[in-house]
Amino acid sequence: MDRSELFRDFIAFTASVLETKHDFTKDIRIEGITPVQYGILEYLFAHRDEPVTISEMSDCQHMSLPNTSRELRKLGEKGLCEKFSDSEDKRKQYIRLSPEGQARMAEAFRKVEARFLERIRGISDEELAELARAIRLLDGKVF
Amino acid sequence: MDRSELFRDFIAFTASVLETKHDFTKDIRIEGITPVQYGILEYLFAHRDEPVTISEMSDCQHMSLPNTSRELRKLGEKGLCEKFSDSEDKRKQYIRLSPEGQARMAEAFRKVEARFLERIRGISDEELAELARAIRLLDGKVF
DNA sequence: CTATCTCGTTATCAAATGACAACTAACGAG
DNA sequence: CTCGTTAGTTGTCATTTGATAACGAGATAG
Repeated sequence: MDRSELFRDFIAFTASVLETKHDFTKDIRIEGITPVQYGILEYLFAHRDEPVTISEMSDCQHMSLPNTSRELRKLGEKGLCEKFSDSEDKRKQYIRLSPEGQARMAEAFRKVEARFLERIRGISDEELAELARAIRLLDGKVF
Repeated sequence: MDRSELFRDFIAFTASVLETKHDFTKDIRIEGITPVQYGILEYLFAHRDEPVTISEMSDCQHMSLPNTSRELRKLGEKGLCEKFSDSEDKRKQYIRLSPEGQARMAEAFRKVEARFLERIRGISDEELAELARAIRLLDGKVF
C-alpha cells in the first residue's frame, strides 16, 4: 500500500469536495448576509438543537472571540439568530437560529438538497448504499 | 434507500472534510502570503505540469479576472509564480509556479503529508485499500 | 475577601477581498 | 480592413475580515 499515493488522492479528493460544496451553495444568498455570516448560520443550522456557546462557535469557525461576537450581533440585528444565557453560569451565552433564521436556512437548504438529488438522480439504490457506506467509512477513519 | 438521509450525511461529511483540511493546513504560512494567494499556489501545485491560463484560474478559484490578475501579479512580484504566453494565441497567458514557489509548496506539503500519515498510522493496509476505493467511488460518482 | 480566570463585549485599525469601469492587445469572421 | 469578441491589465472604491487592546461581569480558588 503506497501511503503517499493515497495522500495525493486525498488532496485531490478534498479539492473536489470543496468544489462541489461551492457549486451547490454559491448562489445561495440570504438578504444582506456576508460569507462569514452565512458560515455561522450554516453551522447553527447543522447543529439543530444542540446549544452552542459563542466560544465554541469561535473555535469551530476559526475566528477570534471579538469578531465572532461582532458577527453574531449583526445576525441578531437582522433577526436571524438569538442569544440566551446559561442558567448555571451566567457568563455563558448560547446562540441559536431564530424562527426566521431557521426558516431562511431551511428554504436555502431545500435548494441545495434539490441539487444534490439531481446529481445522484441516475444512481441506483444499490450504488447509493455503497456510497453511503463509503461516506461512513471515510468519516469514521480519516475525517 | 432514503435519499434525503443520504443528503444529511453528505452535508455532515463535507463539513468534516472541510474541518480536516483546515486542521491540516491552518498553520502553513508561506512568508507574506494571504489566504487567497495561498489558494492560488495550492491550485498551481496540485496541477503540477498542466499549463493553466489566468481565465481558468479565475473560474476555478471563483474570483473575477481583474482580481485574479492582481493576485497573480503580487505572487509574481514575490517570485513565487511566473507567466508565459501561448505561442499560438498571444492573448493567452499561462501561469505556473516558479522553482522557488515549487520548492516552498513542496516544503509546505511535506508537513501536510506528515500529518496525514500520522492520522492514518494505525490503519491496516487492507483498510487503507478499502478507503482508497471509497475515495475513488465518491470522487467518481458524487464529487 | 480578593486575586485570578473565563466568557463575552466594544472600539479601533489595517489589511484583504470583491466589484466595477475603462482600457490595450490579439484574434477571427465577414 | 473593420468590427465584434476574447484575454488580460490597471486603477479605484466600498466592504469584509482579521487583529488587538481595553473593558466588565460572573465564577472560582486560596
